[in-house]
Amino acid sequence: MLTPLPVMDLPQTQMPLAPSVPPKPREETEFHTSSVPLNFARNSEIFAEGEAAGYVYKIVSGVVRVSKLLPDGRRQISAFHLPGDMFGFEVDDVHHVSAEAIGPVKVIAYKWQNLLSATSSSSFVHELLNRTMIGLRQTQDHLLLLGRKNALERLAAFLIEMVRRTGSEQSLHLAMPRHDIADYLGLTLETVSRMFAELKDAGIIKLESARQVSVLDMPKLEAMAT
Amino acid sequence: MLTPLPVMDLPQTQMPLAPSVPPKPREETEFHTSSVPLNFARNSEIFAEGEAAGYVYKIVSGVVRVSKLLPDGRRQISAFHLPGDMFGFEVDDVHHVSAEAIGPVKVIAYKWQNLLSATSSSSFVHELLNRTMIGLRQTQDHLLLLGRKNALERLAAFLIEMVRRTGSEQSLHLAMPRHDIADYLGLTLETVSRMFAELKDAGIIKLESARQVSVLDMPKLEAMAT
DNA sequence: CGACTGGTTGACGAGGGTCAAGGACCGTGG
DNA sequence: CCACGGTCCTTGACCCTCGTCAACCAGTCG
Repeated sequence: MLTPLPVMDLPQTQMPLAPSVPPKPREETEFHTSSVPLNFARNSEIFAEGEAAGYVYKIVSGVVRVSKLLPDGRRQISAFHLPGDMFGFEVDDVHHVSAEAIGPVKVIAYKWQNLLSATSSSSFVHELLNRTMIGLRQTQDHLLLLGRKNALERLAAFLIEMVRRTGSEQSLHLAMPRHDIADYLGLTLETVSRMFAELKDAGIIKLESARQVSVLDMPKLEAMAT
Repeated sequence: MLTPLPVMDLPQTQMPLAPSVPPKPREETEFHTSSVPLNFARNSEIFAEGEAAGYVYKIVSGVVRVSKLLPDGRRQISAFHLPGDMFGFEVDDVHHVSAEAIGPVKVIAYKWQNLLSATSSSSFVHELLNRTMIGLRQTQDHLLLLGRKNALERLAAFLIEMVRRTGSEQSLHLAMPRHDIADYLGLTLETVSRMFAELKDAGIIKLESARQVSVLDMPKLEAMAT
C-alpha cells in the first residue's frame, strides 16, 4: 500500500507565494532517504511540463491540479488530486504535464528510481500498475465527457465526482475556483457559472457560497450527468 | 518484450459478418495455453463495455477502435490501436470500454491471470506498467485536444499522429471511416469532412481518395495542430 | 476604507451541429 | 459488361450552444 519509509522531518520552511520559484527536492535533503515531505503554497508549481521527472508525489493534505498548456495559453486540467492520491509518474524522465498546488499543499516525494529498484518489493510495482490503470480509466471517462457531453452534463458529472471522492454527501466544499473547474471541463468560467445557476434554479443544488454546494436532489443530478 | 508462448495454431474458422456474434476465446481452445490467436471480421466486437475481462490482446494485423457509449448513442473513441499495440487491460475484472475491429483483425489473446502470476517474469509487469503509462500519457494529450482545440487543429493533430504511428510520410492510408475519426476527435462526420476540404484547399494535403491522404506540407500541418 | 481576487449576469456572435440532398465508390449478380 | 444496392463521403442551408466581451457584485485582507 506504499507508506513512507524513513521520513526526515524537515524544518518546514515557509514557502514563497506564487508565482515565485517553488521548492524542489534538493540534494542535501534527500541524501539518505527516498521520501521527503514538502510544502507548497497556493498556486505554486510542484513540477512543470518539460521538466526532468524523478519523484512521485503522494498528497498528505490540499488539492493539486495537473494540467497541460497550449502555446497560446489555452489550458486543459487533466485531473484534480486529493489527499491520498499519487501523481508524477512518467514513462521517460521528463514530465509531460505540470502540477500546481491549488491551496496550501503537503506532499511526500518519493524518489522514482528507489521505488522500481530491485530492493523494493514487486508488490509495489503492482500497486503502481494498479494506480496507473485506474488513472487511465478515469482519463478515458473524462474523454467521453469532453468529447460528447454538453455543459450542463459536464458540470453535473463534476459535482457527482467530487461528492464521491470527498465522501461528503451534502455540503460539498470545492477547493478550486471556477476557472479551474472550467479548464477541467473544457468550458469557460462564465459557462460554468451559468450552469451552476441553472442547477440552482432547477432546485437540484443550493449554493451556500461559491465554493460551498449542497446537493438537494442527487438522483436528479445523476440523471443530468447522462 | 512479450512474445506468444505456446501457440496453438487454430484452424482459422471463417468469421461471421457484423453485426453477428463475435468469437470469444473458448474453454476448449485455451485449455493448455495462455495465448490464443483470434480473427475478427469488420465491425465485429472484440469485447464490450461491462463484459467480464480476462484477456489482453495484441494486434497482429488490422486496426481496432476502443470506445465508450452514452445511453443515447453518443460515442467517444478513446484510441485506435495498430499492429503491435496491446489493449484490454483492466484494473478489476470488468471491461469499462468496448473494442471493435475496424476492418479484418488478427490478434493474439493472452490470459490476464497467467501474465501476472508468479511464473511470469517481473519484467513483464514492468513492460505492462510502461505500456499503461504510455497509454495514460497519450490519453492526457487527447484530453487537451478534446477540451481545448478547434476542429481544424483536431484534424491536423490526428493526421500527424497517424503519419507518425504508421511511419508513412506521404500517402497515408486511413483505415477508418469519417464517422470513426469524428468520434475520436469529438466532432461530427460532416465537420471532419469540411476540415479535410479546408486542408486540401489550403494546399496542405492532397486527397487521393477519402482514405488515401498525401501530406504536401508537413511543417504547415504541424503548425495548424497548435 | 480601498484594492484585489473571484464570481455572476447580460448582449452578442461564431464555430460547429443538424438536417437534407446528392455524388463517389465499391462488390454482386443478372 | 453494366445495373443495382449499399456504404461512405461531400456540400449546402440553417440554427443552437457556448465563447467573447463587458459591466457589476461579493468577499477578504491589508
